[in-house]
Amino acid sequence: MDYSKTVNLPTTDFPMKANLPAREPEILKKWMEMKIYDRIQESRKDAGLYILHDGPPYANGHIHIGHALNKILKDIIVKHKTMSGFRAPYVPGWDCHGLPIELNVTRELGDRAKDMPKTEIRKKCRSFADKYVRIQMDEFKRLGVFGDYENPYLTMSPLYESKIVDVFGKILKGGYIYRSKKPIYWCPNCVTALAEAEVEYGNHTSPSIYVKFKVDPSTAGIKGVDADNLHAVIWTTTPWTIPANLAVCFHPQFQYSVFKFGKEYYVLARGLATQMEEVVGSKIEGEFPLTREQIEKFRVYHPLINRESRVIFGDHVTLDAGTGIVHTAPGHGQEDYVIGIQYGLEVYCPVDDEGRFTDDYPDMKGVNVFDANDKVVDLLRKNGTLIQTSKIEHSYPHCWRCKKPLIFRATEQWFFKIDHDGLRRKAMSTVDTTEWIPVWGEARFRSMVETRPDWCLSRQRSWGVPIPSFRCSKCQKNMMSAESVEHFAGIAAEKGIDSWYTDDIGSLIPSGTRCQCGSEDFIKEYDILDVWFDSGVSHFVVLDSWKGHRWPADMYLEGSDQHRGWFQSSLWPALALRGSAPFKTVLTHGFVLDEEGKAMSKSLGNVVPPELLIKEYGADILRLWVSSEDYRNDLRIGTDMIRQIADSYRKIRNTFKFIMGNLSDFSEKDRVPYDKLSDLDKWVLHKLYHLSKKIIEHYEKHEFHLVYRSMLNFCAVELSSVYFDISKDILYVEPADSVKRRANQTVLSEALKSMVKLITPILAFTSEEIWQFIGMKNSVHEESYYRLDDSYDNPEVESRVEGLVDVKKDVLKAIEEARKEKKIKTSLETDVRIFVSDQKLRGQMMEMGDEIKRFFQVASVELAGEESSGLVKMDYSSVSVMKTSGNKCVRCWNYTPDIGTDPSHPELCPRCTGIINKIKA
RNA sequence: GGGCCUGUAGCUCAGAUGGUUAGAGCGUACGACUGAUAAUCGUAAGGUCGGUGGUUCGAUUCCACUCAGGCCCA
Repeated sequence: MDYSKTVNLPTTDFPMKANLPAREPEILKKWMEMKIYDRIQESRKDAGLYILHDGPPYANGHIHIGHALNKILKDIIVKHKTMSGFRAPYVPGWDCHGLPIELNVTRELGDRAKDMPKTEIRKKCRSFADKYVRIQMDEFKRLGVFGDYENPYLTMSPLYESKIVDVFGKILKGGYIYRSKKPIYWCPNCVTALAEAEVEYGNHTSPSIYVKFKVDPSTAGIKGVDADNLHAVIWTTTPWTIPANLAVCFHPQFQYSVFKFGKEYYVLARGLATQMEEVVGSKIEGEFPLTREQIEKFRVYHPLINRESRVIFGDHVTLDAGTGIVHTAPGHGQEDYVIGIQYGLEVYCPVDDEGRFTDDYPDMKGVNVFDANDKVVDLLRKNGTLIQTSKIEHSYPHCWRCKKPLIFRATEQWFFKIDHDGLRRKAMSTVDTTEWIPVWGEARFRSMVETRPDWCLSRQRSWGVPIPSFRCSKCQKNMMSAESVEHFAGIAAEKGIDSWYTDDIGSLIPSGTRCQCGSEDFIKEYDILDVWFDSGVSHFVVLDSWKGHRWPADMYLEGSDQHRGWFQSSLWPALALRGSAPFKTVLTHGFVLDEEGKAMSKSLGNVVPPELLIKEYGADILRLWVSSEDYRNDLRIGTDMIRQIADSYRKIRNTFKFIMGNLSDFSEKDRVPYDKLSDLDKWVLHKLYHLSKKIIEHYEKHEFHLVYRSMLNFCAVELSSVYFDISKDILYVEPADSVKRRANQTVLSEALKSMVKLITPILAFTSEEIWQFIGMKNSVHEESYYRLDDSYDNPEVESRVEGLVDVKKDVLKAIEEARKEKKIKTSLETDVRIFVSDQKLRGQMMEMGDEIKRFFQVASVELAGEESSGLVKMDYSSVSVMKTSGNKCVRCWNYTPDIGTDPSHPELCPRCTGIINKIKA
């Protein structure tokens, strides 16, 4: 007789092979048809609100793995909050304006771009951005990320654009906006400003000159030094910036001395003095160390122009080259500018748009700066302030378009004043009231806020939101008022932002506007706003105007680069207009690196595109990978790791499959009450109860890698290795409707119901697949976490069972020894003798009777009364094993000495004989 | 060059107010099973806790420096 037909083997069509790349799109389709996002929102319309406000990715190009990480993390939080009973809307956004898109478009257009009107270029930029918004949207959906894709926020939408102008106007009204000079890259040939991204570095030969700045003899006063011949010495490779020199900069910590060269006395950093011997062409004849106080007292004179050059101190001074004293022209260098601002120096720039000297430097008025190099050197030589000149070849910025060398030149820009009205102080205090994850984000953000300079808001570009300012055509003064901006915001809201370019100035400027000089004749200016301002006002736009939202958001979640980026660009406008931060919690994640921990780059060829992983493994594998790593640090990804994640996925999937297979004949009416369960059953429920609690806590603390870990361990150890392995002897062998088996199934059913929901925020697709498979009509994402009964918490059972588990480890080790010696093959054919010294445990084992055989999965267990010979001392007990003399029952596969006692079933053990007879009857 | 962060078995992660043999899962090897089967079960091997120096009776844990890597600035 084939007894395998009498055994309750698991039956399920739930496929072992997930085939996620094919299955996930089907699930997506179903979600789309049922409008899953809307359904969830609708079903929770009265629930507590939790808002994760999306930071907008930039709409050029396909998503990369970092986007996937960011969106999946957000989605896990949103799904967790949803499962916890909250209404957690999620409005995805896109950053649409800005240089990268404009560059893409103008590069595509080539030379045609030059003659094209701004409105045409803007149109092309708009459709470029639009294309990638669509692409990225599909890619995010494919990841299983839920959101209001019908109503995303786009920084280029008419509503959003007019909101930007509106917010800008209010900030202007608050007195935060001012106009000032700032040095930027400038191409004198193209007569245009350039952004860092447009700069190409290439070799260039420049003059290298050492110049003396005379120290006022009355401020010298150093014993042994001829006060009339004392000079501070600087080195530069841009002689043409000497006319714009306003200061000489020392390092606050370096040691400076006066060095005697013949009749001359030079102030130099000590570390560079010997190099100067070669430059000067003679030996140092004496050194006179200087204190900082002495240096501070010096008055130093400009070598060409009759004015003082201020003595200042800055950390940017280095000993790499030169003299340790830096020629400082705030209008022509980034560092010079920054230190100049600190010392209140003018951002002085005597150079015009074409790169020629202006009236400010009459000696060379109209001379191109590159031609001026030689002339400046001549002048210095003539007046005796030049020490040495030579040529140097070095890397120098060039224009990407015309390939000519660039200059750094101060131009008029619009700024956001960070220190107006105590704003920086307010920012510092919001840092305290915001929750930072990880905690060090607070210190990082604080130090950035503490030191950040004013925010330069203007860009000389086409693709963005125009700064609606005017210039008086008579006196050239700027005109922009809260009223004039408000006026334009109204027009923008009604007709779109492009009116700035298309409409006549008469309609754009409020009637009766008059310049201080009395003129009413204005012209439009065409600067646009920094795109960071666009995304920085997203909280005003979305949280104020989207249905069912509120200001501020509960959470901002981005990469740690946004401490300087979006978190700040969002904070400053919020503080200026509302006095508090737009976020309660700021969570940052690290960056995705390759398997060696190196940053991904095209040149290294180590980029892992998400679509490749999705195509090969599926989005759930990607989601599981995200959950498996501690995102607070940088994350790594590579083929080996993904393979490992796929293995873990299979373990989890198979666990579900096993449970479902064994529940095929179980329904709620078959449930067995808790007090009828075995210790082992209760132990699993106890473990499950705590797993559930722990996992929800991990989600709450945003520690998803611990969710992953707990879940995987539970599947592998508590369930697969311990519970399933032991209980197969009941599930398969006992009569289908026996209490023991139903008890087992009751536990499995509880496990299934709770676990599928616990993993839903992470395995968005697979949990849905399981949910549908067990016959549910709705989506698992509309559900809440399953609440396990508090009575499952049973520490007493836990300690009882775990005492046995420990002893079982000993038994398994002993069996393994015997197996190696080829004495036995399987644990089931083993007779075991055990001695445990713990009285309680021994009593417990005795009470178990035959159950203990099942627990240890052996043929027989004999409890020794004392530590006797033949027993081997192990970790928790003393054990001896030997091959049983019994035979194998063909039905239950257990070994017993009494096979075939019933002649009608010669191959069965008494237990199975009884069961067979019962089934037949 | 500066600020911040990271560095524990092949991989992903735990861990300890400094104190006996530093843990888990996965992977690997070997074995078992063939009634979770492109599954399942068992056992084992694997780490001078990035390196050096210091504080200490004692440091992987504290301090300094250093190396490798990351983000942001310059």
